[in-house]
Amino acid sequence: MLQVSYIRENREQVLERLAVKNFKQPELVDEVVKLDELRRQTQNTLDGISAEANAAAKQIGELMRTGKKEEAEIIKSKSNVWKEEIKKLSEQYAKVEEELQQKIVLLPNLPHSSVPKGITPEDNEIALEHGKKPELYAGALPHWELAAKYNLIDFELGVKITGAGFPVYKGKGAKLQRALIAFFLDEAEKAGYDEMMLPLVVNEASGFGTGQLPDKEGQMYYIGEDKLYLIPTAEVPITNLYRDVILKADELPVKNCGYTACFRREAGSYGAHVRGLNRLHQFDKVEIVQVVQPETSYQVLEQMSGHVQSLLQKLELPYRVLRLCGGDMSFASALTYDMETWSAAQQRWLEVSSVSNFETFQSNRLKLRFRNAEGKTQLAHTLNGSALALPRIVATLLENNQTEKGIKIPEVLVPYTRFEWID
RNA sequence: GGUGAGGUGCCUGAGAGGCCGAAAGGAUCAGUUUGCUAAACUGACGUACGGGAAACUGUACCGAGGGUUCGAAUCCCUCCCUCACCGCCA
Repeated sequence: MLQVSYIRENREQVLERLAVKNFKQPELVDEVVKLDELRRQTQNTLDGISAEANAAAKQIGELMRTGKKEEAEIIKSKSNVWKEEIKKLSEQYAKVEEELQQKIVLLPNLPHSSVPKGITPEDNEIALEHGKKPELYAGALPHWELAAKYNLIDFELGVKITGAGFPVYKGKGAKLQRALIAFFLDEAEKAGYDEMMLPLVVNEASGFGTGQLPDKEGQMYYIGEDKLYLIPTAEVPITNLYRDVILKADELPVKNCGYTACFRREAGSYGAHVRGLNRLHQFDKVEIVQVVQPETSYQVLEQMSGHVQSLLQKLELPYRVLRLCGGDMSFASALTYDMETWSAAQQRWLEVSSVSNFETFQSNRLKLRFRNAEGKTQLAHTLNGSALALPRIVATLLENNQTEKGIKIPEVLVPYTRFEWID
């Protein structure tokens, strides 16, 4: 959520930045400014009248105590006028504020100045490419066929017990999942992230805090009986740990990581390009989150991007880093890097991580502040990234490392899998 | 699921219609003192939104929402949450 005071003082710049994000309702900005103006006016009059009424009430108390009943009655008779006025104005104020709130949550975050203009994924900027795309032997298979051939993943069994998009991992397939999770967590810990194990369901307030609600409820599984949502990412519970919190300056940066299963409804997205592990309703992911001082957030973003890249390098996967264009960025982000690995058998890039700086967009909703050098409260910056999401990593690993005699496990993973080959 | 207790500031906890944005203690920060540490003493110490160049100042907030009243943390209603015990259970 953008800050009203910022919009009010930087109207032109806000409009210009929103255009980069290809935002379709720029008129909302002026509506917000107008509502804010009305809000402040209303508060001004309301406060004034309340002040008078408060003073009068105090005076009545004083008069009653000193036994001057008649004088008290005189003032009392007047206070009915204030009472009605106050009621009317408070209702008006509440209404204006609600309208303002409804409008302002529709405004996406402003993109950073380095965000390329553009609308579709084709407009994303390739920041760098690393590693060599492997040449596969003639009989190479896509991962869903490898998964069946080596009995690693059973999609049909998942359909039977739950539905499409809920795979069952078996044998070495299951162990590979566990190995990757442990590897990712260990690497995050080495990079200074404190590990958390978190609830997989969250309440409405948490959904609002990170921006899934209102509006995107269709993407989350909802447990109506208890009014709880299954998390689409660990970002939600981790970031919400700091909802309504004022941190001390020396507590920053906060660095947390956590493994969770993630649940996404992905309503309406079926087809060839989402075959196998390419898109699931339930998947595993290790997430990294940082809460930092505003001046440092872009430096931290690079550092987080570096961490994700180091994981891909250690896994010996060819990858590229995209700087997302305005149109392809998420609602809440100011700058996002996507990491994609090259899937040799599918001959396409697969998104395996997304690292974003949200600046104050989330913290404003969360009321996540810190006490700055002047002792004043100030909104912190939040960042997060996948480090990493498993399914497409598994897909790429299986496909890229396949040989005639089986699938070779990358060296760094062997201590975790305790096998070198899937054969 | 049943029964009971309770939600007050960073924490513990008092307050039971006006003197309450809220005692006291702890924590924290600043200062004084002692050779260091520790202790003692003194002071500061909620948040948000307005107004103001600033000093400062107005309003709101004691789980949430409504009501009674000139006046509500305090009385009434509704809801939410937490804890304890019982039942069930990994």
